[in-house]
Amino acid sequence: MIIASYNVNGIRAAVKKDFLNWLEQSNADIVCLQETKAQEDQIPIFDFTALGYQTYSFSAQKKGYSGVAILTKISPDKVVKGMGIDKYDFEGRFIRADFGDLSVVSVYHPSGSSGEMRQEFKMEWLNDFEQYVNDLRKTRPKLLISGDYNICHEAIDIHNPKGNAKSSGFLPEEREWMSKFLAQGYVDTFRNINKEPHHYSWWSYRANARNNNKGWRIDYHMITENLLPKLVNASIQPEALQSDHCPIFVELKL
DNA sequence: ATGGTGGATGGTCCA
Repeated sequence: MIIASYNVNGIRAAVKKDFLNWLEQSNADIVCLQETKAQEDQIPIFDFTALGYQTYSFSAQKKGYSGVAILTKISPDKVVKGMGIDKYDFEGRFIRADFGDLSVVSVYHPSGSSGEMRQEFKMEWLNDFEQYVNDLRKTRPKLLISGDYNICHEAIDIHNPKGNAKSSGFLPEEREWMSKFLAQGYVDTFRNINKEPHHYSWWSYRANARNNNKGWRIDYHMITENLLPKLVNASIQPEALQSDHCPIFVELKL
């Protein structure tokens, strides 16, 4: 089973940049999307259906903002939208689909880059998200939690660790949160497979950052450790240019 | 410290 995750920075903009061709070539069974920036009736579901994908989405209340989706060639047994917490669900950041005993989550963790209030919101979210998925594990022990975490975990995950020590996304408390999260039995699949530096999933549109590979690795396929024996591969596809993020892939032998 | 770019909206906000 191949699962992709892609923060598309606006699904309608991505479609204009050949997203459908990328999707067709991806060979993915399931695709987790973040930042669809569209209401449900603005998402080009018909085009996805033509490629064999069912679409399940959860949009923000605010038009053109945030939003997540799961595209899948496999019919899910159940889909759950949101975490059941209004202040988070209002922003359309979490959707889950169950396939047999595997649950797949598409998550868009908040950015803290637009001010102190949003950084506080992000830290609250991270702690509440952690509690939610830990509770979820009790009934759904096999989890794949894919998406934009808006955090670089280690210095190897960012092009300029010293220069970004005070930047949201690489703050000590965010990095510590991810360490604590992983220590509870979650695995960063890409880093499990690939220990090399200079692999990123997001680049600023500014200052020619992408051409210079001045990036951040902020998108992750996290699995519960009980799935580690099923992990076949994890990779990043920086060649895909539909967004300021690129897609990430994981293959599980299920 | 500042400014650099882009998506979606509606006459700016967010990232």
